[in-house]
Amino acid sequence: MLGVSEPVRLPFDPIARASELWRARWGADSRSLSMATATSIMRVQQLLLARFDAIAGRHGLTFARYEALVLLAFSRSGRLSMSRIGERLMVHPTSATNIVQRLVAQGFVERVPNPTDRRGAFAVITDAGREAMEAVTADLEAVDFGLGMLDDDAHRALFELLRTVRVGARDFDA
Amino acid sequence: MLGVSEPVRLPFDPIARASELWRARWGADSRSLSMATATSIMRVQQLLLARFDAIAGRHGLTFARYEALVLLAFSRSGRLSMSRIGERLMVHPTSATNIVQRLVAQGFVERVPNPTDRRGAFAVITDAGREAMEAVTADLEAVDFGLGMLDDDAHRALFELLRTVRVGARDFDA
DNA sequence: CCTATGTCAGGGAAACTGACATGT
DNA sequence: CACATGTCAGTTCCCCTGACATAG
Repeated sequence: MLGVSEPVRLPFDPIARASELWRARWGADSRSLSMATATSIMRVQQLLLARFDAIAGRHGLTFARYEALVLLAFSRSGRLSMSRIGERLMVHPTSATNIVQRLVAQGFVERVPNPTDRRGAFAVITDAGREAMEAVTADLEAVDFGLGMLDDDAHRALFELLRTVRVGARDFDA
Repeated sequence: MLGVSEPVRLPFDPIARASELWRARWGADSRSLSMATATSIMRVQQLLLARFDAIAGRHGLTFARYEALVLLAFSRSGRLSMSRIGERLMVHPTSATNIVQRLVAQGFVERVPNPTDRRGAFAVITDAGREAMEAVTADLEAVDFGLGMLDDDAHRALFELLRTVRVGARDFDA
């Protein structure tokens, strides 16, 4: 049975082929370049996420939950309000609730009331949560985040190009 | 209420900040570059997908279903076997079944038996499917696939870097 | 018989909408 | 009272696993 875990490798570059068909049909203007770039981003993310999710899964996590743990671990005092978590992960408040609930059920996060604003709650990473986060991190570093084929210059160039996209998409105040 | 449709814009670059914290904690080796690049890819994909899904939604589609329609429209004679669809979309066969079923329910695809191998079935794009696909495509082109901030050289550079990643991840036979 | 193709049933994860409780 | 914070219930979507039917 075929699964994503063992992907089929095509004997040609499907994006290059689609790009040719696209140009043949809609002309060779800059939007055919945009199509190829956008498709490439989607595809690379798909490849990376499959790999990251498999690694996180070895430690009882998904990549989404791992990201939440990293966010908490990197915050001062290891705690954040629910609204901050939703903001930073760029997800709906109910999704933040959902993710934190799962992490609480696993013992990786605890909820504590906010003493100064009793509407809100903090999520706090636990020692077990830090251990799980660091275990996943170590495994991700061991495979160089799936990006070992890029040298340092390529990394910097790619990061800058993606940063241009993020600035253009108003991901943050540049 | 906060939703992905109206994202919060942070007053700083969260990835640059995470990268600094990462370096402070785990050192400034090349893997901290990989972390920043990988995180950027995930983030940009998230930004693009949210936009693409909203556009596809205006025509009764999701981006995943739109991709399937593009695949069919670009194939010779507008039809593909289920297994080919799964391969090209890089999803599990049951996911291909699921996506095609939804498209059939919408009248955008028809299923026809394969006369030479009666185990298999073809998915064929309908006229309505082509219209929906072209409507979404026109809207995507109108916003330049969310990548209008990149000039042609930047597109080519980004495409090549992502192609390097895809080759390295054995996405296809280079 | 063995393999290939594909579906069905079922479940998990993530995301959203709408309604609502609570607190500022 | 208006507004902010967050949860709950319910839905959709996508993807997977395992079991199975059918055909080559």
